[in-house]
Amino acid sequence: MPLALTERQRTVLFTIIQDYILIGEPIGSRTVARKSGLNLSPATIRNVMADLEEMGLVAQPHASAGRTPTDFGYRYYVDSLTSIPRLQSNDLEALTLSLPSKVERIESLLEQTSLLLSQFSQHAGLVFAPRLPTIVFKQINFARLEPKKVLAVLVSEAGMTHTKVVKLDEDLLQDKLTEMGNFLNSQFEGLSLREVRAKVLEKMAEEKAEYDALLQKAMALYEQSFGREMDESPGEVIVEGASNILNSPEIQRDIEKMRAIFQAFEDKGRLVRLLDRCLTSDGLSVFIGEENEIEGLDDLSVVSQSYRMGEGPLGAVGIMGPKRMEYARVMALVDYVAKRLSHLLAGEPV
Amino acid sequence: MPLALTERQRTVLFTIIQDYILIGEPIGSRTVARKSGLNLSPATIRNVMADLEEMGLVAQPHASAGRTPTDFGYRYYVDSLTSIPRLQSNDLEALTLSLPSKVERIESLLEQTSLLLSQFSQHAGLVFAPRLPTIVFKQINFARLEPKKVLAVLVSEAGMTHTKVVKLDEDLLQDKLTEMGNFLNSQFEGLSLREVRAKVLEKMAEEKAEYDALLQKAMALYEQSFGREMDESPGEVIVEGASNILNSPEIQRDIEKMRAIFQAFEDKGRLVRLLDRCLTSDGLSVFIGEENEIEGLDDLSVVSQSYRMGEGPLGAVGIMGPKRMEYARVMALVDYVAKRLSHLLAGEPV
DNA sequence: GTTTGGCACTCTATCGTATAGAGTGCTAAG
DNA sequence: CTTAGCACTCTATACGATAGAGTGCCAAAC
Repeated sequence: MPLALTERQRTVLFTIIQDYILIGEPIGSRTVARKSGLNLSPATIRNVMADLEEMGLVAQPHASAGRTPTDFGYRYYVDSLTSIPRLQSNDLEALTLSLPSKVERIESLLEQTSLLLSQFSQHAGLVFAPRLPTIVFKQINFARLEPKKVLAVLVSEAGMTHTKVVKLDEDLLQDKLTEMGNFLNSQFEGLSLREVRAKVLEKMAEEKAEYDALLQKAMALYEQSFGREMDESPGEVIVEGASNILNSPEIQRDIEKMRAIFQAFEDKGRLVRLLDRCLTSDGLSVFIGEENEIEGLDDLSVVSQSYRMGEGPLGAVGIMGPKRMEYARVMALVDYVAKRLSHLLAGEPV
Repeated sequence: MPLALTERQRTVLFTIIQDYILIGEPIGSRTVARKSGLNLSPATIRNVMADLEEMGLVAQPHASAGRTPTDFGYRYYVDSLTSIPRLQSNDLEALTLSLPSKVERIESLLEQTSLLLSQFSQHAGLVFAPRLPTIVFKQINFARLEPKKVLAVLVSEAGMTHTKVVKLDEDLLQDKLTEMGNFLNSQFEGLSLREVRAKVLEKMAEEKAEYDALLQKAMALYEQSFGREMDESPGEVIVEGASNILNSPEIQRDIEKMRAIFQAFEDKGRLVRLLDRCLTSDGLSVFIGEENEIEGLDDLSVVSQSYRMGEGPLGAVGIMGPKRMEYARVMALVDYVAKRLSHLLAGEPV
């Protein structure tokens, strides 16, 4: 059931949240009375605050302190932002100036994006690079390095390259390798690697006799270079500005938490699990505190949006910071950057 | 002049350093008297300690505390380790088990190495990847992606690949590109990229008439793909286990320092300057505190050793941690891992 | 001359106490 | 329903006292 608050309760809650985000210290009834715009005395506000506390939207760190928002309170607040906020015009202007307007190397584009997110938000910037299975096949080339040793180079539609050195049982000359590459290119162009692999496995399973031996070998070579890897590849995460986390006073207080957070940042596995959560919930997603369900990151919030090229989402960009963050601004920023990145990847001018 | 200490002074200094490394708190005369093995009373030790302090080898945090080593004290200690220490046999055993015995992808080998260094030392592991100019040319290939768009793939002797998408003024067909690649391969194999580039610039400057137009173009294409980049490429640093820094109590105390350190870790530029210092001083190098001359890292020590393939050093591996680290053990570890990495890269069995 | 016991001194860390301040909940009156 | 008033609670801060660690120095002992 969607929690129903009276107008007054909403106003008080939002005043607490906004002020807490600004100040970083528990907000008392006096302050709310002054800033809420409701013309009410602190005593009345106190009654409302007691109600909000009972509903689990705010809490007091100790008996005689003001209120701080709970995860649930933030959640209500974020859900109330009906549409994705727009960027402030000064932010927009500064962003436009810093964003690259064309793609040089896609790897460095993603890095720059992460850095940009971190600089504009003063939190940690996240970019999840495209995962292998979602990449769209453009071209593959094989080059003979040494007898029985081949370099495979895969280029994706987005312009990322993946290389792998493969050892073979037999020695194949460059001519043969080129032929194999051409064949694979003709078969696979425009398919996602997931589709490519399905096709490869299917064809390899078919009667061997039906196929030219060389083409069978081409399939096998592909499988050896990138097919198998697809299952294992963990996906890459680019984190920039992690040290911004240290700016947050509520985290500074607890060294154990700090260590847990930095350890989580170093653990690619955990970050990739986070990506999964970002991708499954399509659109702009916000995970507040424990909602992200990643061990060690339960004091942080994550705002993320997927970027795409053509149909499916490729990866995601995001910001990770203390729960006490300016959600509206951060959400606007992440959304804008994701859209911009999608456009850049599609080669559209911006 | 090499500072001359009496036998007794050395013993007292080393006792202080070793105990401080162990305990992490200032060491008093009583403790030294007990642990030094010198059969002297605390009062005598105090006189020695006063001398050591005057020489700048130890200091007291405040008037009535024990002594802690200064940077200079650590320096004397490290310089006194006449030869590079050997690994303890239990460390050696555990290391041998964790080290990969063959090279799959060189990029992941370097990552694993950094992780290993961090895990065994409980500090941050550093690996500086080979810098472009030192890499040895093995093979280059060009693949036509689209009209006027070419993918260049460079493979180094060590098995690293570098790719770059290049836009051309004219459209070159694959046959031409292959020919150009073959030509470059015949010219450059076995040279370092620095040498390659010198040769390219030289040939390009020569009378154009002398050369086949296609070969001129090949040179130009190389220059466009990797030549120019060589000047700009900052060099890559792989840091693992940075969060271990948080274990150190002397750093936990000062949040400002912590932030400075993590910011330094995120700044590739600063880390690369560190690499330069590691490479210029050949052999195993130790930078204690401010010696590393990197802003923000003046409370940390760095131990590093270069790894090589063939003649020149390619890059370096290292460990970064609080000045209060077990230098002997860390030095042994870094040295061993660097040698092992060199062997692996050379393809020698281990 | 070197070593040592003794002693006064200094500085830190810790504890308990007192106090000011912020904020609450409750009650009774408006 | 709102509000003023008040008693209460909890924190943060300052202060003083105290215990403990360690020093430096001096004079006696070796």
